[in-house]
Amino acid sequence: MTKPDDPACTDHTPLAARGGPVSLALARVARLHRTAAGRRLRGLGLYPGQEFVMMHLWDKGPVRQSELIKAVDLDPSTVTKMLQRLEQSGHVTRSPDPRDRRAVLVEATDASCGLLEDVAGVWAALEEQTLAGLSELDRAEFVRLLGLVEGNLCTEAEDCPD
Amino acid sequence: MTKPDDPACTDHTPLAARGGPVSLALARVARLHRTAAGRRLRGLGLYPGQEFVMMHLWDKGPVRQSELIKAVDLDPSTVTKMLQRLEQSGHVTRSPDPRDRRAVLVEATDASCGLLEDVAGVWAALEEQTLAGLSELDRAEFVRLLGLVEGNLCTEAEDCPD
DNA sequence: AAGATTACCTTGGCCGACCAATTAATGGGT
DNA sequence: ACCCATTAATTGGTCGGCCAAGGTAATCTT
Repeated sequence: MTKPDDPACTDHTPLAARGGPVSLALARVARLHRTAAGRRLRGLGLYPGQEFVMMHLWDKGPVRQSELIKAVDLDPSTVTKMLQRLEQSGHVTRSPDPRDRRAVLVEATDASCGLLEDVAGVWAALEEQTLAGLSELDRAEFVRLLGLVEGNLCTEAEDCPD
Repeated sequence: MTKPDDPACTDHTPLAARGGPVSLALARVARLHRTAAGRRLRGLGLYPGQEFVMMHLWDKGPVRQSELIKAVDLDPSTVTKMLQRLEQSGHVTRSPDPRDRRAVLVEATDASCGLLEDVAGVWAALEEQTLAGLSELDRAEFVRLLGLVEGNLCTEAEDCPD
């Protein structure tokens, strides 16, 4: 099917993805990164994705759910369900907002605050693993390029609130 | 809580993530990228993730499920369920392997082959959106850095088959 | 040849993430 | 006052992804 001497044979990129090698690499790295985060987070009783919610709550204190949704930029229904589970597992409390009976105030529990350092540790360790062997300059380049790409992926979606 | 003049105040990075700014940016970009891919793929009747399976099948023809699992590097159960849905939607056929009664042979249907070009188009468009405004040099740097990071995230998981 | 081990796949359960549709409360316009 | 658009959350459904177990079938061992 494939000739051993053809130079293209050493490239395992699928034909349909030849036009987007970077996207392919990005997708692979993304999944690896999330999986690695998940493995580390599991020891703390958190599921991947919950970290971002908790981080925001630790920083900002009690906050409207709508504010949280904007901050993490997720679908409202996603956040609702996540918060239900985080409440169940004791990481979060939810209470109705007296000033707006539609809204819900979310707050990290005192117990969960003990996790802040652990999560910070996990996050730092993940960073170290991710960037191992990269020079300071490479790291700076990487964040710069990620920033550009992020901008590109936000626009055109016709709603990227700043 | 935060002083308006503190230079750190313009940085919205959560405290717990200060030790991993790159990981944070990578996570954001990853989700945006996947969402963008999903939006484009939906027009073709594919869900994000299925593309990779189909790409491999289009390239390699009938293939053992175990081979497919290794190729896309996903959990076997994930692939099983994905294939059940892909079969249901007519993109794939599955048949028992006569040479090994445990195994299953998977093949892209003729109908699905019409999607190859569309997926390639989607993938190229996604690439263009992702990398818009980046110079040839920046793009090369980005793939290089992604490669390094991928290597870092593979190792330590103690199984990264080449 | 019988038993232990390994390989291949499936099932069930859980979670993150999306969309579509709904309920409930607020606020603006006339 | 009233109606109506907007905003806040929720529910139900579907998928991709993981883990833990389980059930066959092939293979290795003794």
